[in-house]
Amino acid sequence: MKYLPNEIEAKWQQYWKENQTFRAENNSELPKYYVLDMFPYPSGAGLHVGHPLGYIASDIYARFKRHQGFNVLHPMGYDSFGLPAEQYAIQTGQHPAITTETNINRYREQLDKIGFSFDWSREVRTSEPAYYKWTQWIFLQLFDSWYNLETDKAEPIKNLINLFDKEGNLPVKAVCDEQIDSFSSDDWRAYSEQQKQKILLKYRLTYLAESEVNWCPALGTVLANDEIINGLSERGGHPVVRKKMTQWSMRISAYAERLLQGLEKIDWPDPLKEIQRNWFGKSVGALLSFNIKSHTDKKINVFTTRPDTLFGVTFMTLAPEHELVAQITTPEQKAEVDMYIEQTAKRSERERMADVKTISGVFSGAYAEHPFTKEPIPVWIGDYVLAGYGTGAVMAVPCGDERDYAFANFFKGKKGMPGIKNIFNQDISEAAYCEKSGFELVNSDFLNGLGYKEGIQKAIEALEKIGQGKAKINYRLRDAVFSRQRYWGEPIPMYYKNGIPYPIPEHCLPLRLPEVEKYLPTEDGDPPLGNATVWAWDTVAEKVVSNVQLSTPNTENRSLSGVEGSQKEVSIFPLELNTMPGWAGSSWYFNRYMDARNEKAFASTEALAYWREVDLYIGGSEHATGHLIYSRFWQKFMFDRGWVPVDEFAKKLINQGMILGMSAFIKTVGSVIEIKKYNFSTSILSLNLPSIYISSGLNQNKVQELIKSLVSPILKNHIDIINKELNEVSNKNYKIDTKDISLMVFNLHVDISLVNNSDELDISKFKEWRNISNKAIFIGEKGKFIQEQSDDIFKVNREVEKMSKSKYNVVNPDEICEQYGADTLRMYEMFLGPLEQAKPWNTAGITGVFGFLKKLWKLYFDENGLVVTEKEPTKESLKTLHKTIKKVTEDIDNFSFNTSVSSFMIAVNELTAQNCHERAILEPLTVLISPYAPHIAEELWEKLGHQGSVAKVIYPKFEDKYLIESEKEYPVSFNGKMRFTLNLSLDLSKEEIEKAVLSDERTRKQLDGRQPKKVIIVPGKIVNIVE
RNA sequence: GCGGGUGUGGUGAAAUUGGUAGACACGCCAGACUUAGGAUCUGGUGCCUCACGGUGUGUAGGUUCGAGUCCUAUCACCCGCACCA
Repeated sequence: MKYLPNEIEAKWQQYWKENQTFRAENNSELPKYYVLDMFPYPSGAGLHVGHPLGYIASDIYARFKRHQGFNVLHPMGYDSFGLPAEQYAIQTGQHPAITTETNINRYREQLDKIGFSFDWSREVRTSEPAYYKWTQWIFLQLFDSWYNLETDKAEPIKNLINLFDKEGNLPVKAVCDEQIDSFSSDDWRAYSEQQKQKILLKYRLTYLAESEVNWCPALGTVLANDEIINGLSERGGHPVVRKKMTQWSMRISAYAERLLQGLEKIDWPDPLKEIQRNWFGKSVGALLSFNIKSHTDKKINVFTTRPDTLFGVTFMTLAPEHELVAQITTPEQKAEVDMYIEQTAKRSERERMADVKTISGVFSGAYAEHPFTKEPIPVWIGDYVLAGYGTGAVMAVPCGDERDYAFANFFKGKKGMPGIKNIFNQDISEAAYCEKSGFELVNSDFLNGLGYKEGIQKAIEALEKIGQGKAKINYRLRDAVFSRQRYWGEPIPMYYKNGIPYPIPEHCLPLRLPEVEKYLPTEDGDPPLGNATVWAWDTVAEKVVSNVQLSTPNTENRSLSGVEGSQKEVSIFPLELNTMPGWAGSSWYFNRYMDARNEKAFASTEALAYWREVDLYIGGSEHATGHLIYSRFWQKFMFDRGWVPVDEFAKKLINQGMILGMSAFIKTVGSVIEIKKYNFSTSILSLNLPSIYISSGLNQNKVQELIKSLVSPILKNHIDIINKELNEVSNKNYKIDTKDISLMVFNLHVDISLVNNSDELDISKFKEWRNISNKAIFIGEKGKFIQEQSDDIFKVNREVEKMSKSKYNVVNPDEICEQYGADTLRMYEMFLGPLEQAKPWNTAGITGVFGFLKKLWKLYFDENGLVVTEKEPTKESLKTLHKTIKKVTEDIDNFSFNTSVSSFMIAVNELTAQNCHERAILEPLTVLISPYAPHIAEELWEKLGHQGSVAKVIYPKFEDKYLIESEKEYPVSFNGKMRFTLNLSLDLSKEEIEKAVLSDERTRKQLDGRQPKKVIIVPGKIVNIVE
């Protein structure tokens, strides 16, 4: 009987489906284990071989845990709101829901083929109303909460209202907006409903506020910090600018310290924790305020980590965006300052980030006053100070800070730039002294003689005494912008009355995404939901109604400065037009899986109490600063409000490495010409040059030479046209000659399916793929033109890149499954290397794994059928089996799946050599391998005469007695170099071993009569003789 | 610049945590067999050397009876953050 993976796999996939083999029970006496994968966004390209890597690892673990008697929750779903489906909708008009559905179906088909043990009865899709109902519900709970610093947790807003009612806001310690006027309980009670709501909004955990946001004009939406990479949007790479907008935000900053502390108790990879710590950016220091001379009512607040350097303050610097800039600039400096502000405003974020070396700034003309010496301190404006960090202002201490030092030296001698004050007993003539130790403070009044630590302490004490400073911890983490100007996302369940947002009642959720005709922003610049005609909230009927029924224009209602009282007896209001960001739905999905079909709650208390948290979470490290922070934030919030039993959602997390693609390139000549003489290049489209493709191995000079010979005649004939075009484009009067022209050679991605294992390109397939005419010229490795017959070959260049459709380097798992079967794919992906490591995909080794499965099969079958015997197994076979049980169990516990595949190979090689066909060995072996290769395991289990699935059969028990050895092949080393081995009984004492070794002929030969200085013996390990 | 990681054959990689470097595979070489297949099986394969032997885990030192593993310095590549006060 032959091993036919396709038949076996289809059969068992069907069986698992029909019997719901992997359905997890919420009511179980068994211990629970929750294994989770990061759910995918179902893109149109389908799965490639990189996607399943983590899924295979988690599936092996989930199956292993089932064999160990755990009730395993191993669910899968889709993060199905998102930009690509919306952009497709904009292009084609097809509703994103349809695109999404189609893509999901394709994903599901591909996933099924790999034989995952997912409990599909718990599938979630974030774009389904039954799911996003609860995303909206969580939003409402955040809206209904504030952060109490006394209790250090989120509390219902009604507690806050009670406090205001009783004592006003003075005793309230909360995380809230910065500028809040204090009020008494009497004030509070006297406020109108609208005033009260405006105040409450400053305390809510999700709030509407005008803030500086990252606006991406090309995408027409705002982006969160983690969605921007090097000043460009993560999706599409478009420029991003700062813009003031009224947006929903999440008060994640309230949780900064707890998010940081929480890292201590979760088993996540250290690099990932480090990235998160970095993102939170905690720094301990002090907040100081400096009075401004001649503006007695104004102060400059600065944050510093070095209050000990207080007497070294030489000047101060404000960010160009700082609000005081306009207020304190002196008339004589105004023109200069205005110019500088205008200049810096023009620079994009990216420019400003790209160039950190250029020093720029301007003197404001104003002076602050030193809190102790009362000396005047000039106030400068410089864009090295960031508006978004700390207070947007710094006290510049050039003697102890590189940037301040550079700034001071750059403007040395200019008006308003005094000489650098040195407060260290160190030389600062060459560079600032940035160390935090090894110095003593001088010229520092009461701080003289102190070091870093004591200096800080004493400085803060003194500042507190005069009320001009206090200790402060600052975080880089900013509140997260939550509004997106998109269609395909969760509607924010809010409506506006007099410019104040009000929540849709909980029992009315979900607030369904309305139908729109166009998915683009409206002509007024409103988000796509502005196109909806039925998008108003009827507070009496409690339902969404047509916009026609609105009595006031939308904008007036939605504006935060809405006119009070303009709404009389109206009961119908405009709904929020923004939708939620991509991370909303993914920030709590792990809890939904616990009770995915519950209609009364996001999950029942019982289900939450049983499953609690994810035990093992596998996914990519690219989510370190996004999903994995937001999820922890929401979980902590839900914990505070008592909805979930734990405040960290995933105990252990593993980052699987990315599988990279092996891109293929060839060289081609574009219609771009370079004119070296004028250092100028342009595209000559009118020439209609022939397509030339060049094999990768050919050297550059040879390439140019060949191209010249091919193209020169054409260029020569058209030199006038070229000159004319050039002069039109450049506005110059060039007179060039063909010899000045060289053609630009480009690297061109080639679909890797057109290339064979020896990197040779299939030219006829390539022509078909690119739709190339027969006139195209192909130049091979040896520089010959490749015609129908040629002794030259055409090779591609290989490069490892991220796997992506646009790079034509995608390998589809379906093809592998078809050719070798899912079990081979699963084992091969694991065999490729350590799970966490990034690695290029290369199918070269896959035959080894396929051969292994065939060999395994042959232990059970020959051409005529089953060959399994009931005989007693040999000692060797038992040893092989138990050695494998031990190794594989250890490997799974360490997530070292690659080495366990090796162990299986060794086991099968040994059993084959032993001619072992004994049931007592093969039956446990079947169970052992079933997490890795579940289909073949099921088939073998059935053929061994068992009814039903092998999935929950208890894992074979390791027994030490089969491994006990009586002898050891001792390596004998001389001066640490192994010379020979010696077989000795393990019962021997050190002395006996030494005697045996020294009396060995080979030892005598090696020593050649010399006496060994020392003999090191580690029983059971080694012998080392020191000469 | 700061933080983290990785460097081992032609290739992917192992190495019980200080004890026989290169397991297991791919590839390559030689051979066997055949109903010629997507085969299968046997042997070999770090490098240098005909061999004896030497040498070898990015580089240079050190600790040790013994170092891929520990320490110091240094180089290369990858990832994250980046004027964070």
